[in-house]
Amino acid sequence: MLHIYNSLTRKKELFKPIDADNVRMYVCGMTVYDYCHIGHARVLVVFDMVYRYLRHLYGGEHVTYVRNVTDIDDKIIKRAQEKGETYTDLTSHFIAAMHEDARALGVRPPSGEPRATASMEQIISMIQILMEKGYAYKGSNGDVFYDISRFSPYGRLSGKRIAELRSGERVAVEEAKDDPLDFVLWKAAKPGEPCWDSPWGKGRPGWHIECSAMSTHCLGDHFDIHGGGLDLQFPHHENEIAQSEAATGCKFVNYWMHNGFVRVDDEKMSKSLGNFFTIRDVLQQYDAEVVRYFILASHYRSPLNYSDQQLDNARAALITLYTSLRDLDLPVEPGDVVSNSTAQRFYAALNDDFNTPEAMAVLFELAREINRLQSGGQTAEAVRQGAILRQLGGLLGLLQNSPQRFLQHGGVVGVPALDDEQIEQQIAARNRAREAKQWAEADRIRDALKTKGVILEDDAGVTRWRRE
RNA sequence: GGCUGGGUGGCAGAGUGGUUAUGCAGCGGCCUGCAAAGCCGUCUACCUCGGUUCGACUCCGGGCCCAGCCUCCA
Repeated sequence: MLHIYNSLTRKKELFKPIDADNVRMYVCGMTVYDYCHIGHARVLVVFDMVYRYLRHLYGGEHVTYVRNVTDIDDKIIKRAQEKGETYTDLTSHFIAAMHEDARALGVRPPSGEPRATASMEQIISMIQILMEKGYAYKGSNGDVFYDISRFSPYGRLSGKRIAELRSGERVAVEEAKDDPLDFVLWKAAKPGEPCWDSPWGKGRPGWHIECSAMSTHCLGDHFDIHGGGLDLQFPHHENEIAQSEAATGCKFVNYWMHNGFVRVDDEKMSKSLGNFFTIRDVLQQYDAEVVRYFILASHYRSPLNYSDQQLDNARAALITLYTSLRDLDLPVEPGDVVSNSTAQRFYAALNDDFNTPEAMAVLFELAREINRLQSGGQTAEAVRQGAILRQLGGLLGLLQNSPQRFLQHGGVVGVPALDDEQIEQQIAARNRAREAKQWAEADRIRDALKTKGVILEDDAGVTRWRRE
């Protein structure tokens, strides 16, 4: 029984889908004006894990996952101007880069990936409804605003009261608004800016409205899960609720999920602080699976501290898991869903608000069991447990590489000092020395390989190698 | 200032009213020509002060400290 921590109620709640034949989840994706950083990687990987687990629970055909792309906003326009290119050139470049990064991290493509610029009809129509129902007004500057005073539950998601928000006002007040807390639905175009026709003149959508329009258009007025980074809880998601529920007249979302931040030196990683690492930078240094492991090794709502030490630790952990699998002749296809008491504990961990760290602990117990079975000669049982380990790992998007590939190549930066053939030659030379009991020579070769980052393991007449 | 969330062993990171998290690192043993890997064993914990309780790291209250939101941000 899956329980999810619902940001709206601040409690773990039993997950009951509206329609078990079509479980629906929407996640706020990227604004594509730059390369994705590790914070974005966390959203991608965390909700990919959620998506995989929902598919496991309800069946792949019964889960719809929509993750949008914001491809028009102030920052995009500004960046395009700075770079002297059209905003569409800018966004298509970064959308492609985002897809590359996501693929590298083993993130399954979502069922739908709507873009703001391709959703103008739905956006304008929703604003129109809000105007007709009296939730929106046109300000003196030509922008259309949402009137938050008309929506009484405003602030519920973020736990804020309107009076407190007013007293905490830190931004220069926009005079065109009736109330400083009102937010823009449609932004009138300035000369030279990209724009679309609307009943309120040429302009572009405010940021929040696109998610209301796209999510309800793709998933219906009322759907199950809405996710995103913690920083979107307010105002973005608060505003989405206000817009959507005012427009549709029904409840918007049942479960709100927010992932915690990535930090660097105990400070939030963000574009505005400039302390971010892009995914592609990190992938120069670490295997993508290591990055994925690192992300899932912390609970999704906890802060995640980025450091080389953490990544090194993740890599060591994966080496342990892959080592247990390396001599097993596992079926290529996972086959039927297998289960034993260990697997049940893995599922129990994920059922508890996606507790991936605890689920991973179960993977290590499986690995140890496999190693025991192997050394006890119980190969068939070891293979069976190995299949379970890989299958459970797959729910987290891990352990799907060949163990040999990971152990020998997962984590090598750039061109290795020795290629595979050179290593094999050295091993052959060393084994000749070993047969002749020339231990000094054998050890010399092994030490020489070690300085080149190659570790040898003699086992049962076979010498194996891996890169450290 | 208001509102959230958090303070766990050398590091990372879960969890629980009384019994081993887990990974990395350390130590001892087995295995090995020696290693490595693996297995077995093992040392370092639960911010502070009160309260509830037979018993609290776990529940309640005060304090201290940290992070986040209140402004674009995943």
